[in-house]
Amino acid sequence: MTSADPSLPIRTQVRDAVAAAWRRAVARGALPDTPDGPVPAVEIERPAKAEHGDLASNLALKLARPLRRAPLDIARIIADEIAADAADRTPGAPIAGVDVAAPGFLNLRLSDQVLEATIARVLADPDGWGRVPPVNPRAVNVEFVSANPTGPLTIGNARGAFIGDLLSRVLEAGGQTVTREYYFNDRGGQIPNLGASVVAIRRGEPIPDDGYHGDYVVSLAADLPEDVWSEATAAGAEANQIVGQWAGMRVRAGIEASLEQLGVHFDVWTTEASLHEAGWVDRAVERLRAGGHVYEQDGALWFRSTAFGDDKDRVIIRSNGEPTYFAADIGYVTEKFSRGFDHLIYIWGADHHGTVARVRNAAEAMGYDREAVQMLLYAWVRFVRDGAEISMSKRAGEFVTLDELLEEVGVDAARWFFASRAATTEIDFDIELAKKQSAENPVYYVQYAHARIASILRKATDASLAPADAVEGSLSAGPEAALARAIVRFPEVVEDAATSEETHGVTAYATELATQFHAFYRDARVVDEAEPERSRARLALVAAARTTLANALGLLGISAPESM
RNA sequence: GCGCCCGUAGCUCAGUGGAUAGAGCGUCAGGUUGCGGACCUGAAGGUCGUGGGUUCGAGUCCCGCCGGGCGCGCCA
Repeated sequence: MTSADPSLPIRTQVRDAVAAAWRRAVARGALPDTPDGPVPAVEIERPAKAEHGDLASNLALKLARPLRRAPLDIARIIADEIAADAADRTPGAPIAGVDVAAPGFLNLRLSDQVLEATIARVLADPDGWGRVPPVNPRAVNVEFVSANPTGPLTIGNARGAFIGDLLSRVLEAGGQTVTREYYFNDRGGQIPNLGASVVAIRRGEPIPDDGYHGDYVVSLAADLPEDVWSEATAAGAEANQIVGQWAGMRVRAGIEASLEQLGVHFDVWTTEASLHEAGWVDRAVERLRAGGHVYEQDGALWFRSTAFGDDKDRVIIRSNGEPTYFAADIGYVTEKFSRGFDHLIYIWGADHHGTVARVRNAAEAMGYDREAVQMLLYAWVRFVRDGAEISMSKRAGEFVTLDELLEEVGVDAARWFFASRAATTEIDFDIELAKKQSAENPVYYVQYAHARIASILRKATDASLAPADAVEGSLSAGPEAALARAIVRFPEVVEDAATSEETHGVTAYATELATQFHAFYRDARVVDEAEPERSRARLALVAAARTTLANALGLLGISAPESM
């Protein structure tokens, strides 16, 4: 007797049912209790082959060693319990049938009831479809992009921007509260450096070799307001700083506009200067000092990072009295935690991996849980045009901007590209190839399926056929079977994405769902005025497919068009 | 030199210790009296970089080697 909660993902219902069967087998003495040691978790997976059922469990294989019995024997005993449950026709029981296969797999078939109940849920609450019960509700701060305001965002910033946004969406889908945050390094020497380049152009002098050389610097010089310029010239040595401040603000506005183009919205913008002004950096340094985690040497103040496993100690106050960038990082950690976050995530390029340990070490030294400070490092993207690598240098003015990339490739295709690849894999992005193949891009395949369904539903309205509220009796066989099974899997995909903090499972799933829809479309006529009841049932299934496609694309920030 | 990441089909990439390693693109051969052909069906294509080890079972875990990327500042 198994009572399943229909609001849980089907895989979870099945897992509970298999676990219950195992417990019953133990209770009636058919299986011995597990001896001391780790108890195998009940794992439910989707078999690669359709003849292995809808879902499968390797539980018997896992139990073989601790129970010291043959996996096939264990599988048969558990299968008998599951089969008895199914034979009772317990209302809502998710499993309709079970087979045992060598070397000890339990192959499970879903019941019509669970399929019907799930499709009915999709139709009753389309917006809620795919939301999973929160596993680990937390308030999370996700900091990403955080490029210096010394030039426009380039394609080099693209991956971090998309990964940060996609990760945020996936965390939200998993029930967490996410704040998207951007950190501007507006202190240091790069702002005056940018100012120096603008000043040089304005004076008709050559730009310094280590200055910034892009066309955008020329534009900045041309747009420099007269009052800023006269203030700068009057200030003498401070001219670079004053012009740099203005240029930085100007560049920042452009960065914010580019990010809006990407569909990436930040909740909080923080500047390094504001952290210093509000005293966060000083207080953090004092906190480390009070804890005995710093020492002076060569006139500088060092954080004893080696005490937490780093390979060297790190300077936080230079011998000239200036705090380092790392000191601001430490202050920022305390400032973020003061806002009530349980968890801080940093999205960094792989070139920053050397700084991971020191920031987490400093957090631990200040009394925070280092596990609450997490860095997600993404691998570098090799941008290629016609097979030749595009080398980029913001200072030398050699780069392709993010805006140009979007103009060439399109935001949906670009989002799909990054969503379908794990963050840690090094990838090639051939811009010409992306353009050439844009018509063949899988994202359009998925969007086309959505548009096709929208067209069918319009057709149905014209024929005065409305989708049924539920689909009954036709899901175990025929063209409906594969499509229904693809639809109901969506919450599991969301759950896996939230758990793994990766999105490529979602793109793979969306592609497969689109494939199942296209196959259904081939085999089943949906709008047929001669068969109104069957039409209404098929319209309901197709509407559920459309909702699922739209929600999967929505999870990735990709549009679901009514027509293309 | 040390540390981290990566190596899977022609190309771009999935693969959470399980069954005959998958998808898209590309290539080849087919498909439309019908709701959108941006679609569908099929085929070819793999020593999972390499050599050991652990395991009932390894693309997956451990060790060595080869190849590629990145890092090793009182820069940011």
